[in-house]
Amino acid sequence: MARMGIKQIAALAGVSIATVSRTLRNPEIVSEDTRKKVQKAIDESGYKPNKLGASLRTHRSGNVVVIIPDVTDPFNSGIICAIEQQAQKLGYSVLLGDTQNDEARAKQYAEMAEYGQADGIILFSHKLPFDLDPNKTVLEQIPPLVNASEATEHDELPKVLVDNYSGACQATQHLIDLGHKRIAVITGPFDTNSTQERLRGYKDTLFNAGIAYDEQLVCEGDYQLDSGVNETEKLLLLKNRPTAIFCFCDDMAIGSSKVLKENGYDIPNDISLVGFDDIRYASYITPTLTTVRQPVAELGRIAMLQLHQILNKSVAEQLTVLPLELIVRQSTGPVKN
Amino acid sequence: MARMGIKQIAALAGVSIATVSRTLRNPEIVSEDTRKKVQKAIDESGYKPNKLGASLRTHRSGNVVVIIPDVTDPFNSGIICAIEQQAQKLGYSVLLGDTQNDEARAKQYAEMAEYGQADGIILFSHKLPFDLDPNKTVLEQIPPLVNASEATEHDELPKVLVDNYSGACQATQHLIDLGHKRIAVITGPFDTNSTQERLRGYKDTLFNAGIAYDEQLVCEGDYQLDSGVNETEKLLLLKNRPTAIFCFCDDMAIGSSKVLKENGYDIPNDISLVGFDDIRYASYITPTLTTVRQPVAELGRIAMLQLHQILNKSVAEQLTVLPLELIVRQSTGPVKN
DNA sequence: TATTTTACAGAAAACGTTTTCCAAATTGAA
DNA sequence: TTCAATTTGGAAAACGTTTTCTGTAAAATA
Repeated sequence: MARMGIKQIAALAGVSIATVSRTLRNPEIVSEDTRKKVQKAIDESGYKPNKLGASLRTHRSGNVVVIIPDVTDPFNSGIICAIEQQAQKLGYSVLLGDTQNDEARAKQYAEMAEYGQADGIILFSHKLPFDLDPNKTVLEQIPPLVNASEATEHDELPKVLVDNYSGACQATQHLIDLGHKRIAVITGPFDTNSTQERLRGYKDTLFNAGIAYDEQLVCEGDYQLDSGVNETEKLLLLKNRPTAIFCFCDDMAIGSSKVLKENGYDIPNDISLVGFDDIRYASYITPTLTTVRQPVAELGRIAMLQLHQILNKSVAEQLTVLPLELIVRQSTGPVKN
Repeated sequence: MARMGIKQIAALAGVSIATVSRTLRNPEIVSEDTRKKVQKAIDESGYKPNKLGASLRTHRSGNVVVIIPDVTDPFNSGIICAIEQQAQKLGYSVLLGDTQNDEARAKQYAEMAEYGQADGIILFSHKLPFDLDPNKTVLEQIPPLVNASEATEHDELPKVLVDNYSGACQATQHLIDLGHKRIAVITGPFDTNSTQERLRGYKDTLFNAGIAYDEQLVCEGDYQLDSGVNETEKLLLLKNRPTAIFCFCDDMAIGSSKVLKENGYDIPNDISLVGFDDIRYASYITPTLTTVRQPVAELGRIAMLQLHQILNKSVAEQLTVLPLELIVRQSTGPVKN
């Protein structure tokens, strides 16, 4: 098909290019007669207006880049999916920025906004992918950005988060209620806000129940399957073993459960197990996994909405914190004496 | 930061805009002296060339849109991840087109290529998201496109596929070798090429082993978790139950295993279970899942590479078929008499 | 009928690049 | 020193839109 431009359509319809553009964007301001003429020309030629031309002129690409550590993680892919749904509703397209946990790549993707390829960024990371000049404010140095799920240290950035503290409290309290006193945790990286908050919830809840905090029971994972395996192996070596393990994500819990089962432990009779996220498989593994459900769809939806508001200069919530809910399933049970 | 254009840089460096552009794209054709001048201006101003302007001029957006049914599916997200890796290497960005199995959305995403937002398409679907004029050839009506994983009926389109037939043969033969005679399958949608090929492999293998084909044992699923649940429940109602179930994806196998366990069946002692895909969880569920491994990384990589070649008019493989490998784990065992 | 208002549509500039063409300056050979 | 050959860099067009500004014709008012 011969590449048609607005010029050709104008010629075909016998009007100016301005009129063609108006027919497309503001049909109401062009008279019905000419509108029809133009529409006919468009239909007959199969004209598709070039978005690049428009974007260049309007300074709006209509794209947002989502910077996320790993699409392969079901928690992340769930969010991406939600963002995309909402993006489509609002007329945006999603540029996928899977960083593979690599800072350099995150920077590359962040630059897309500076190069005009994207209008804004949704960032899932505790680290801002920009080289900042400490003499200037953060906001004046970066493109429109919403910080989601994992918080950076910059309070001036709009954020959509989840109540990690409360989530961890609920999970820990649930275990305490079942009589557990030696509750281990397999965390995410210590330098992430999510892990810090969850850890705080864990500690506070233990403290309130009068249970001494034991550093041996705190293992640093990295939110990936294998670290669930590795850290659980370490825990089982302890002379005084935990009676429950609280993993800061479901993937690690799945890794943990594998090790436990392989070594002959029964879940939950020998050891209780709690996850975090409630990925789709949490209710399909054996035993089904008690976990803290994250409102993935809501998180993605709101993040995109917020970015949209920022891009339109309409006031946006500066900070949204979504509640978390403990889903009790079969992997937790009363402690055995 | 004040938005800088090439014009401002040119002024700053005391050269023409052409020279700035040349310094950026073809440094070798500009003398070292001027190159330095320009580079200095660029560095000092933090100039970021606007990609839209360039794209408009060169008719290359540098984007590819990946049209895929559901990012949330781990098989899909694995491929997306692989595509993205390769895209980055080749200098492309990935526009995510999650269709949610909705044809209308697929069309919308496909149009992005026609609107100049993307240079080409990687399509994971058995249906071409275009309204075709039967009088013209397919190729002249659509943008550059690579058909991946799930084949459309259009032979003239470049494809990157997987040897579904052989995969199904291997899985079926494995069960037969274990003594199974009543082998059920839970397929994908019958109108997909992947399901047809796998079904063909299943039937042929049965036939070669002299086992009669029983239509009752063939259930149509939709490649989603729940259909694994539903179809398995139907199978268990049969008077003459299967001794093995071969699911055409791991998610359905996981659904199936849940139903089996819930109803007191031991896997593999009562019923053997085979999946397809080898998603990350296949080796973490209990019992670990025997499955047909798909070369996800390779599939994505080659698809992107092929699209790149098409975009550069260099000759590209028209059809690539990747081999499949059966991974035997604990979910399959000898038939009990 | 004369005058003001309104509705509509065209001309042209602008967005930020790349690239073609051409002129000037430099180099090298004679 | 002169002339051709070669570098080098500038002017300007082009990519495909949107939008401002302006002019004209029709409608409304007097």
